[in-house]
Amino acid sequence: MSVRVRFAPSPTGALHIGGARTALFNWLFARHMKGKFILRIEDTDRTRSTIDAVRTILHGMEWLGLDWDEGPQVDGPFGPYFQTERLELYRQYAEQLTKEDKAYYCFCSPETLAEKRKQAEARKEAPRYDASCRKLSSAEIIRNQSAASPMVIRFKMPAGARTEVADLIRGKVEFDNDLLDDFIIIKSDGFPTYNFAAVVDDHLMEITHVIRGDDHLSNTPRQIVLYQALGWLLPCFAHIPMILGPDKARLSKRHGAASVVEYRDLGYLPEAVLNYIAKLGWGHKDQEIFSRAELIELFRLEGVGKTPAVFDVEKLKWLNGHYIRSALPERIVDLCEPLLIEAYGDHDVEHISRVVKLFLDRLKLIPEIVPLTAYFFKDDFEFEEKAVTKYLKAPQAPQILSALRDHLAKVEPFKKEEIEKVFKALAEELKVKLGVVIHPCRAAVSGRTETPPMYDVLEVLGREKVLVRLSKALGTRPA
RNA sequence: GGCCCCAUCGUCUAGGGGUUAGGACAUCAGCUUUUCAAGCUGACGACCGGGGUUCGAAUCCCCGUGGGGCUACCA
Repeated sequence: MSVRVRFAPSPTGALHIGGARTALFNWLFARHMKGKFILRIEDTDRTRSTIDAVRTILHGMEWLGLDWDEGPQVDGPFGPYFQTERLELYRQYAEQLTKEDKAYYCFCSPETLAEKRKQAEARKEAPRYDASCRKLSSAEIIRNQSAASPMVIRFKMPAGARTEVADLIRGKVEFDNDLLDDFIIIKSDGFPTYNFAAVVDDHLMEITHVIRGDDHLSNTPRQIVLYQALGWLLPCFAHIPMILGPDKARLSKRHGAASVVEYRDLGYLPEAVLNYIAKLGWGHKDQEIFSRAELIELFRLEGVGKTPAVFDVEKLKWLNGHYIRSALPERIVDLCEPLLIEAYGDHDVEHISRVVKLFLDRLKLIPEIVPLTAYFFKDDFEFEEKAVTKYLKAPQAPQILSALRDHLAKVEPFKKEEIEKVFKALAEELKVKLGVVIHPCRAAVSGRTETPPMYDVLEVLGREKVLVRLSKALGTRPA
């Protein structure tokens, strides 16, 4: 039997890092096993679900390249893939359970429930539903129903038994049913609750492996008793560890970027994010860098750890730098171009391309290109304090700058190889180290103490700008 | 409160009875050089605590402690 897994987000917000990682593990498992990856939207919370959130989740998946075989925009034989379009199914199975006396109507108001819960807590008891509606006679039920009292359907938790979860990552985990109460399966608005809808859909969609966050482990016994009550076979369960913020609390918006797509805007490459989140809780030997194909080939559930992982932006940045360096330069140019145009106005694309390529080695994040390159795009760039005091005001600076200006005015062609000869000849003539002639030049043309290699910078800047800047540093007009 | 999960450098992790406890990010230093990066080399740096089991525990068991989750008409 072929593997079928699903990612089932609830559209109450964007696709965040934790969700993306769950989606990725499911996707990798499906691709590795040559099975199917299903995307199902769990939108049964009518007050919090939005179609906007559905859109951003889909965008996040697409940006990471996690394609689904069945789901929104794709469809498939087990649809629909939005839970709100499957209401009839849930209603039908809830009714079956009611008829078989495995579930019952409950008319307790939320207020009564809240009150009882409060009292239980005051008595330091577990705040469980007291099952008072379990004993309602059919006459009472009919009376309540015709009185149109709000009602829910609760599952009759089988007492006196233990439920065992055979988890692929954690092994056997046991729960005592008596500690679980008669939870609601159909809400008063007619919508199913998570535990019920997930079970019905996972069964109907023939899901073989449920790979999801650790936060669902405690929900699993509730789902298992539901499978048993409905007479269905269990899927395999695999609960993956959570992702934490630096304070060890569950990762959330207050730890920074909430949405995966925000990382794109911050200047991350999707392959860097993918590689990073894959390594959060999973690994293969000492390997750090994984291509998409390697991930698919090497991923297996046995490689997933049990320990929650703290999200480390520094390591993500390092990976991003790595992927920027190994990407096709033109691709990085394309990513930088709009930012540079926004900051410095229109410029020749060829010029932009040459500039960006000088900085490939020192970029960790795409937007860093902007502050790094001001002197290539405008003439009124800032001068660093140190560039002025240490290099431009050095005693021998005027002599060096003016000699450079004279030679660079004549050098032909104005290419780095020829420019290099000028510098070397001058250093030799003055009997000084190369750096002594380069430093003041760097300060004069860029206002900085650090730039890409000098000859490249000069070539890209062009003779005209270079001569003007050298003259300006000398306090004179171009010769 | 009850139940459940988890516990190796600051962070991600390898290691599942005998290891100099390995790798990566970060940090620091050196090399290279024309500055900054990149790259290379090196340094620093960890088995949560206590009891067992054992000739021998990071590793197995128990108890603490700490963190996280569930306990909703949220998923």
